[in-house]
This record gives sequence, structure tokens and C-alpha cells, in this order.
Amino acid sequence: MKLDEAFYQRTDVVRVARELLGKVLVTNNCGQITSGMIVETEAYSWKERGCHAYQGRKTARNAVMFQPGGIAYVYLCYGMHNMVNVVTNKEGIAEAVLIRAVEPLAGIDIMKGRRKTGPDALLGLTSGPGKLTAALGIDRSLNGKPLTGEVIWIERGEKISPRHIAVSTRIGIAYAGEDAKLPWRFYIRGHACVSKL
DNA sequence: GCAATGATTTACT
DNA sequence: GTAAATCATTGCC
Repeated sequence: MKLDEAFYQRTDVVRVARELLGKVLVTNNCGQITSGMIVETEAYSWKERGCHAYQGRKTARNAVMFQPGGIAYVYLCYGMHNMVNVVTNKEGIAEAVLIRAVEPLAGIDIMKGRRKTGPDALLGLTSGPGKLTAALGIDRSLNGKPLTGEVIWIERGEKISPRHIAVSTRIGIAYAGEDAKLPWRFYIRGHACVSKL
């Protein structure tokens, strides 16, 4: 069952990030279905420096984040990696949840083919934001696509017990100064597919 | 118009 | 542990 817009459009992006753990991200790319359970997320908001839309700075790239929640924000970083975010909150409020890692479920062979790693590289297949987008076939053509459509969506997955949820600071945004210390990263404690413990 | 840089990954010293 | 790969987007000239 797909999550509907009401789930994404709530005003607390941090809560949405936490509740996305255990949900299942599914893509239907050119008829090839791949999916994975979300095991790691990070929250981003225009109120802090880690976000592209810091202080409401609206650009051609991050305009998607200003739209109502429930759509995908995909962008290229470091010239080689696609990252996928889930836009949350209401129109005009730039907040999003970065999907950092998933556990492969459906279409694992397809993912292996896309990743060009060895046939038994299951562990490293989706344990990182750049890696999971490659595995699921997500690229910038999916930017702005609704997560309630037929190409990419998120389904209700397992319910994660709060004691299996760990919180920490976000990764890779040291340039954000004090805001880099916000405890806005959530992951499933001890899960093998989390990018970093 | 042009130079600087990043929500990363991978390989090498 | 450190560095290179690599390019769209950004900000300044």
C-alpha cells in the first residue's frame, strides 16, 4: 500500500524522516521493478545551513523542495552521484528527507547489473546515498516526480520498534557549521546496510 | 562568461 | 588515511 500525500505534507520533517525507516522505496524504471527497505534517512530544512534552500534561498535546482510534500527531489552531487530526497511539508516551505541507505528487496539482480560491482556484492549494493540511487535506477529525470505515481513510490513496510532506531548527526555537511550538529540522522541500529555506524 | 565547490565513492600511498 | 574523479549549479565578474 502506497503512502499518500498526507504522510509527506505534515509539518514536522524530522518526524517524517524517523517514520520513513522501515518503509519500502519502490521504482518501476522501464518496466524493471526494484525495491528496498529504508534503513537510513536525514532531515533537511530551509532553517539550517545543511540545506540547499537555506534561508529560503530558491534556485532552479531546489525549486522542487518548495512544492507540496510527496514528490521526489533528485540532484547530482560531486559530479557523479545522484541523491534522492522526499519533499515534505506544504507548498512554499522547503523541507525534505534524504534517503541515505536501503536494504535490497526486489530486483536484486537488476541492481547488481546497474552497479557494475561483483555478482556477490550484496552488502555494499545500497549502503550509501549515491549507491542506492544507482541500484534503484534513480536519476535526475525523476526529479519532481510524485511519490504517489507509477514510476517511484513508497509503501508501508515493517513497523520499526523505537528501540531499534538510532539518532546521530548528519554526514558530509561539515561546512554547515553549528547546524551540522543537529541530531537529524536516523537509522536502524545494527543494520548491515546502513552506510556508516 | 568563468571559476569555485559539493547532502560521495573509490582507489591508492 | 588521503586524494582523485567529475559536472551541474552557483555566485561573482
